[in-house]
Amino acid sequence: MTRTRFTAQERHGQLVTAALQAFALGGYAGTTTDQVARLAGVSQPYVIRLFGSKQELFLATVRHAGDQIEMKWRAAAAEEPTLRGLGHAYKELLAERELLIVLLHGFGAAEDPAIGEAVRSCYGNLYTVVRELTGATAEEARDFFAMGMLITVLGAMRVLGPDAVEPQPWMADILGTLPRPDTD
Amino acid sequence: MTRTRFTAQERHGQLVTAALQAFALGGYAGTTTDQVARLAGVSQPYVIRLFGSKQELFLATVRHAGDQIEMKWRAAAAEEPTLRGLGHAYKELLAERELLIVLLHGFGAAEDPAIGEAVRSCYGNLYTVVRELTGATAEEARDFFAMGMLITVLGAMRVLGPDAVEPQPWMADILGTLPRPDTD
DNA sequence: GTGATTAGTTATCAGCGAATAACAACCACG
DNA sequence: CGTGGTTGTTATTCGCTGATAACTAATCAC
Repeated sequence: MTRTRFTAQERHGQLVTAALQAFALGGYAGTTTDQVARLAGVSQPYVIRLFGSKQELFLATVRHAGDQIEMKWRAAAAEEPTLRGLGHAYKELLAERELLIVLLHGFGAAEDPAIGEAVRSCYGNLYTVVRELTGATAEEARDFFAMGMLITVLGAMRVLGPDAVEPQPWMADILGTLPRPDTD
Repeated sequence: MTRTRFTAQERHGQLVTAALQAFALGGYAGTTTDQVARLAGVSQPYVIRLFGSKQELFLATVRHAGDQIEMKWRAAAAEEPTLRGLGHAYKELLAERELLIVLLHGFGAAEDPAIGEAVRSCYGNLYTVVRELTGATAEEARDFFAMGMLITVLGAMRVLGPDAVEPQPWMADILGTLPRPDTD
């Protein structure tokens, strides 16, 4: 059985992708490096070898998530450089909830200084990018991010998104007010 | 050395208070029952005895946080039954960040069915209560909670609150738009 | 006071999880 | 072909963590 070998760079990417899935589900402390390893089809010690530590793996994952979101927004702004335009991109982000939820977990783990630093830097960058792309005022940007956080949290709670639970009355109530995610 | 004994009920309360502090810092998976026990000045096995399991302890903590927030809002509404009135109560909630942050951790841990259920029930209750107390429309309530989530997350990130980090330009930018938390 | 109940402890375990060490396969290239 | 660097593995360790068991001590009812 001749194993397919990848370059360290390729594995790095694969592992970050796997880590995104895993950490989005379990959070930083709640996810094991072995889960990530299995998801990527690699042995656990190799994950540690490539990233040095679990924390470094998480940091890489958070940075990756930030970069991905930034990319999506830049792409969206190329078509419609307004908050409304970026809001549409949020649709897709919610469909693959992992990017947003991993950031959410980062916020939760911000007690750890290294993680806190990474997560603030990531969020600050996104804020700056959004304002640059759309020319929004500080108030508008704030509202944009506030709504984004609400949506992210609703997604994490399974009120919103692909694997949402049976909707309760109050959920329908909130969902009804959201910028319709199903129409164009 | 004659130990002071408490009723199980009293210990229960003390432990939930300690758990609130501990879980707010470390999250569900990132906090040990021993940390909670030490914080309450009790042995770790006793915590398990009283609550049955770590998960039950966390659930009790989340429910407690929800109840506390509801109480604060009811008290605030007694003076000014508007969203603005409840917004003022948010000030105090942020000062003792634990209540909000523990809920945030609950959202992150919502993958666990039991925790997800508890956290949705808690959030749904708060939403209903806020609308009842203020007579706000669904849109207004949504905006209120969105802003609340933003503030909570900024608190978790140490952008806002007692132990905030050295402010970066983008932080000052956002903070400047927030309903001034320092004035009346 | 004494027996039963309730509040708490110490001792211990079984399993997990991150990290290390040592080894093995693969590939490039002179 | 063989040698050195790169990609990976398996074996192992050691600290931690939730949970159980068995025991101790304060308090209550009468």
